[in-house]
Amino acid sequence: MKYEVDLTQMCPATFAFHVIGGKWNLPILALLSEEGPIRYNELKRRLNGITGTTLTNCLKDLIDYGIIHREQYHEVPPRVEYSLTPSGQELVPLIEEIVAWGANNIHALGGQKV
Amino acid sequence: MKYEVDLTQMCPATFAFHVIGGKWNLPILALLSEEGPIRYNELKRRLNGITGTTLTNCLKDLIDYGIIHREQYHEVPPRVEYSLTPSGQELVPLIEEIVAWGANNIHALGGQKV
DNA sequence: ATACCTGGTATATAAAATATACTAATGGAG
DNA sequence: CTCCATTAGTATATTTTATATACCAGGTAT
Repeated sequence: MKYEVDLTQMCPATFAFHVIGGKWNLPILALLSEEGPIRYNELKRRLNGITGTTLTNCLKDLIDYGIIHREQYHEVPPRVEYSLTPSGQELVPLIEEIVAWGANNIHALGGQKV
Repeated sequence: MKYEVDLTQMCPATFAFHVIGGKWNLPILALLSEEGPIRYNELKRRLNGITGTTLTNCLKDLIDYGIIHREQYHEVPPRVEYSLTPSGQELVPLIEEIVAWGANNIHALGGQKV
C-alpha cells in the first residue's frame, strides 16, 4: 500500500494499521517470526499464492516501516535473508494472539463461501 | 477481499488474517469497538477517505465472517446500526495492543515518505 | 552445451478500490 | 405544495493495486 504520507506525522493507530493491514503483510510477518531469518524464495514458496512482484513490494514497504531487515550475502547463487527488527519482534506476541483468536473463533460461522 | 473458499475449512491463522487484513477492516473494527453500535453514515464520516461502495463491501464481508452484526430499524429516514458480535468483541483487546504497539514504534523510523 | 538455481525486474492483464451520480421514503422550511 | 435535506445504500465507469508471464545475470550440476 502506497500512501505518500510522512509516517511519523500520522496517528499511531493509522500507522499500526498500515503496517499490519494489507493482504500479505501479516502472513509475511508471521512467517518471519516463526522461521527466523528466511530467504526470498523460501518466503515465496511458503506464502501460498503470492507473486514475486507483490512479495518484493511488501518487503520494501516493511523495510521502510522499520519492521524488517534485509541482509545480503555476496555469494553465488545470491543469498538475501529477511528478519524482524526489534520493532518487528515486538509484534510477535500480538501475531500469536491474533492466530489464537482465529483458532477460537473460526467455528463460530456456518459453512458459507466468502 | 473475495476468496471463494469455505472459511471453516481453512487454517485458523489464514482465517484471522482474512478478518483483520485488508485496507479498511481494522479501522472499521477499531471504530466499532470504540463507538458501540454505530450507523452506516457516521461510520463513513469517521473513516476518513472510505467510499460508500467499499464500506458496504467491507461490512458485508465482516458480517459473513461473524465479526459484526447488522440491526435494521424500520424508521424514516432509515436507521441501520452495526456492532460487534461476541467473536468481534474478543478482538477488542488485540486491537488495543496493536494501537499501543503503533504508539511505541512510530518514532523508530525516519521521516521518509512511503 | 543445456538445464537449473538465485533474487529479483518489465510488461500486460485481472481484480479491487474509488469517484460520481443516482434511488425511495420521509420531514422540514418556505 | 414545492424544494431541499436526510437515510442506507446501488450502478456505472475509472483509477489503483495485484497477478501472471516472461525474462535477466552469474554461476553450478549433469
